Amino acid sequence: MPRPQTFTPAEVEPRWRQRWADLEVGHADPRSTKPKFVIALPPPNITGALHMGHACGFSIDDALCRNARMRGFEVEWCPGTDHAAIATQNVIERQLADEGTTKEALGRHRFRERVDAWYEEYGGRILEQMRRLGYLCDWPRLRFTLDDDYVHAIRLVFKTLYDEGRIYRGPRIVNWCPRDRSAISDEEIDWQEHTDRLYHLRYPVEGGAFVTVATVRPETMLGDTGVAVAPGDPRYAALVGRTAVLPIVGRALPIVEDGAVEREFGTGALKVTPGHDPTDYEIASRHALPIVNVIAPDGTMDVPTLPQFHGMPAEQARDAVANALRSLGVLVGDEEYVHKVGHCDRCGHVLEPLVSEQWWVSMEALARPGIVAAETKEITFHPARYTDIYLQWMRNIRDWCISRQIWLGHAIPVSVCNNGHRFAWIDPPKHCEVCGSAELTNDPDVLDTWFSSALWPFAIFGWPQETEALRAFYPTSVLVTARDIIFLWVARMIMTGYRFTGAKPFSQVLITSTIQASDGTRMSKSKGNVVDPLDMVERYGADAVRAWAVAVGTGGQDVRFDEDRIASFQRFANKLWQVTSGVLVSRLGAGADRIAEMPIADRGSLAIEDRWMLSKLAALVQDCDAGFASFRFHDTMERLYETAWHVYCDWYIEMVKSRLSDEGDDVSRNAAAHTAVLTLDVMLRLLHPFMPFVSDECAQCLPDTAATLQQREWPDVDESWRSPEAREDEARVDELLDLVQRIRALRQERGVRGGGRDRVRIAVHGESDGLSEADASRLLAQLVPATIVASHDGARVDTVVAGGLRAEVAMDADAQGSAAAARQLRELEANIERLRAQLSRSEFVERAPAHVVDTVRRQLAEKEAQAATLRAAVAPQQ
RNA sequence: GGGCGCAUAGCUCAGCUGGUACGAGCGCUGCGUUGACAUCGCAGAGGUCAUUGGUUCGAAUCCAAUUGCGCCCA
Repeated sequence: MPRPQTFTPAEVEPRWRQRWADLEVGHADPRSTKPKFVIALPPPNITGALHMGHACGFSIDDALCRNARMRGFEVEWCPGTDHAAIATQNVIERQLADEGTTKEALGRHRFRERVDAWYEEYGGRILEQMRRLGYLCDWPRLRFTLDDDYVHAIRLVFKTLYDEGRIYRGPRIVNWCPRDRSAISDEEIDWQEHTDRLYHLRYPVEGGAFVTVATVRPETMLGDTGVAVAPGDPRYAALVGRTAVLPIVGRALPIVEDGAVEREFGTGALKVTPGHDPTDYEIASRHALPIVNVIAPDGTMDVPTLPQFHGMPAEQARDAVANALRSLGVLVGDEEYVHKVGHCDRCGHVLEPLVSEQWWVSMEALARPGIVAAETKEITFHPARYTDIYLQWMRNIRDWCISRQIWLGHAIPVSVCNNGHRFAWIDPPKHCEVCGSAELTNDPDVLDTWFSSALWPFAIFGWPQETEALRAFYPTSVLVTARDIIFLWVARMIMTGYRFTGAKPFSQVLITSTIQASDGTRMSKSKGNVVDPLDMVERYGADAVRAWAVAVGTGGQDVRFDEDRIASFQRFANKLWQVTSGVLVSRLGAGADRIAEMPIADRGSLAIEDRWMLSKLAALVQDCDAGFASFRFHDTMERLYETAWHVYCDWYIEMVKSRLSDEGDDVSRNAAAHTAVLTLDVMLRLLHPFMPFVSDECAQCLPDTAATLQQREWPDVDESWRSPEAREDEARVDELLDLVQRIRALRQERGVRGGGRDRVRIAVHGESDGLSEADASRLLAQLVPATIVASHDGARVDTVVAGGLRAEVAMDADAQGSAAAARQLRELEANIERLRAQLSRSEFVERAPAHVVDTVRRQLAEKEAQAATLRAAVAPQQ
């Protein structure tokens, strides 16, 4: 059967997805006695699509899980989806608008049916996409935030906090989205820069004089209830305590001093509009100023006494009021002003701060254990600096507005009876729990989606039931997520985790990089610069996308999307496939069977290049372990790439090719085959968490494999690979390879074309122990198309040196000259010069640590010896 | 206004606890097609590590300031 020319992900991937599913690799048994490794998947929006951020986080999740499985953990990676209330409601409302109707016309019941139909149709698409990328979640345990038992958990949490008095209801200024007709929390504001005009308004003061205030929102002046100035501001000292008169309306405005006013800003005097500005609201509460609402929840002006403005959209009213003020002579100036305006995170509409009745969670006490946990490193963040960012927010925590005036979501489990008794419940009540009245009204609001997400790590395992899964899998091990939800989600999981389970929800929080568009801007649908991970999978294969995501996703730094980088990992996958199927299967003949029959070579029968390879392999295993321990996968991926491609393929396989098919020397052949196969086997296991498809596919070509690498053990380093002797061997071969590169460069420089061995003749001389001349000659012959000779009889030669090796090279070449030796000599002399200069400075020799000075001395001696060799070689020919 | 992060090869990024002035991928230049691989091989060019000062025997790496970008909080 002809071997495919290249690695073809489209053919390979479905097979492996199927096998992993058949073997139930992702399924975890809570009764297992193995140590547990658990990740709660950050639940994506059920109707959403996979984006690069998901690909990044989930690829890291899966790598951690696959690694843990190989290390012998029982691994639970519990998947699920979120109902994403506002986002989903927006979509359905848009559909209804297209159909010429509204949710109000439809009614709550039929609206919910529409939503369910929508979930039915699009729900789970993202899960399908996740399967495409090869993520091995425990799919049978899939959870959804609207599941019945999940709802039960939410109500229990709510009722508990309500009965403790930690959840309360009250009028407060909130961020109101006029489009969604709902409050949103502080964390859901998207600040965007706007260029507006800052108007100066001159209010008359009773008893003469004026005070000029600055505002970008003249329409809100209709709701002014005071004027504030900075304490001690000499410009206004005379006015404090007096009363200004609000133009158009005629309301009396007390002039007060308040520390929140910035002297330098605008005119230094602030009009206080507590109904429509959070800062003003606080000023008003400090000075007992009344609150006047002039904007309705739909964003229109609500001023019945002023029919000329009443009902007008606030934005339009801005100009109308400004014009009216101008004609009254109140508007005395304006200037351009750049500032940040809050937009709704979900729908993008400009937010309108206004005062309304909302439900709040009092956070301070809940936050305390979460603060201690971070301070004592009970919970750690990676990168570590996020600890401070988290702590700063937690220490200044503000009460959380959890009510939303939308239709979709978890209803606030509170009822009021006709006698005014209000109570929270878990199962919908028929009677008032205080007076027994049957006339009950349910609270019309729903909960912030994050309120339900906050319970995710324990609610997914059946909390409050003492389930087997909860006992086995909670607390979870690691949370991998994006930076932008540290406050929205991570902090709240920590708080509810401690409050309701008494335990932290996870031990480590890994914050992934943010993937930007290639020009450094945010990826967004509106800009049309969103990259679909599945497009990338189709173009380059899932392994390439995953390897890229992991390599780029853990530095903590934002990264610009770079498609070429993904492409490089596709080529890497192909390279792995080529070396596996090509060399080991075709060159070793019958392949697996034959390798399996080979006796394991003992160390004594290994050639120096075999020991060199194993020494490099040992270092690789250690580096991979370090990568998993520190969650720094950039280096890990790079080391795997470098070792597999440039060490194993480019050097090792080239060195042992002829030994692999040497029928005349079983010992040598077996040693090479054994080392080649062992090394590849170890590397594939190390690669598997990152590139599962190609590694599993390649591993099938090797002996001693399992149905999937997921059932193999994580590689251990054999001590003999990395002994001091092995390191010495490694260094000697490295020197030889250095020599090889110099000879190749020389050959290139002399314009030797073609592969004819007779045109280049090399005599190699070892001048140090460790690498015999025989080994050096043998390896050189493998790596350079040349004839190895014992010596040159008087022929013109070039000399190159590396470490303790010297090669004399004679060539039948077009070009003449001996630039190479001279150039190497120049390089050496420059080095020697620098090293001598360093050693000649007494401060260095006296103050630098001895080992550093020794190193420099040793280097100098070595360079000088090499230079002497080269000088001797060059001199007679000049 | 407060806080954080980033400025290293043409491009995208590494460089952890300071030690021969640094690497990778892509791109670029030259050579290479008779059995692993042209999604390839070999060789090579290319950086005064944003600027200025400081600490140090020694700084891309530590400190301070400056400039330019990005993000978070208010």
